[in-house]
Amino acid sequence: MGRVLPRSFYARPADVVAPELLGCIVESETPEGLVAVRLTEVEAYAGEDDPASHAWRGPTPRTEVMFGPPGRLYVYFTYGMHWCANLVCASDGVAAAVLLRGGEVVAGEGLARARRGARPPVRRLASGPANLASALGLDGSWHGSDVTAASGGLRVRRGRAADADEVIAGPRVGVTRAVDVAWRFSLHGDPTVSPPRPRAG
DNA sequence: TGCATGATGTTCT
DNA sequence: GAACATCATGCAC
Repeated sequence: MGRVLPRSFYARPADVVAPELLGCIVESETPEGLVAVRLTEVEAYAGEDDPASHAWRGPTPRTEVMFGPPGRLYVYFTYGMHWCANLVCASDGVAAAVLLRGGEVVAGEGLARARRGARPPVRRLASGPANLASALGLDGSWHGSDVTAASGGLRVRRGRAADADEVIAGPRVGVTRAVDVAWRFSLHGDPTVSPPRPRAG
């Protein structure tokens, strides 16, 4: 396994950090066991300059973690039933985060499957931001967690670096503002990338 | 294969 | 009161 990504990795703009996270491993360890996901799809969100970001209108109780130091987890609850997880980026005082949109379960498949209500095929276990959070067992109690501590319950490890021509950039999914910004990054043709998925070929 | 829709609660206007 | 960084299902083709 690769080494745990240091805080300095996250202390850069979200659109720089995001593509470098592709191929990295997110690991959650709880009393239930360990689940690891290799990231195949992420999205960058900036702060007050990005109208699609939750942090656009300045800090609120919900978003203040995004304005804090990098390397922590921003978890939010949406559509009345789903949790989504972000990694906080940029320097302390500057809002930025990378939304974890999808990945491939590489360890703890049984536990990940047990956490998902439905019975999806393996490729869909962590495909989509709410599904990924669910597979890792992430919810509001993880909000603000430090992901740079090797002893913490949540870690991100450097994986095999993605080749530049494997990475696809496109518009972000599910947003109605700043749709022209190509800050969604995914691994070309990977079956775990959530729709709309670029077709291979 | 693809679109329309219901579930369900927090946040902000 | 409306919007929301979603998902699974059901039905049409």
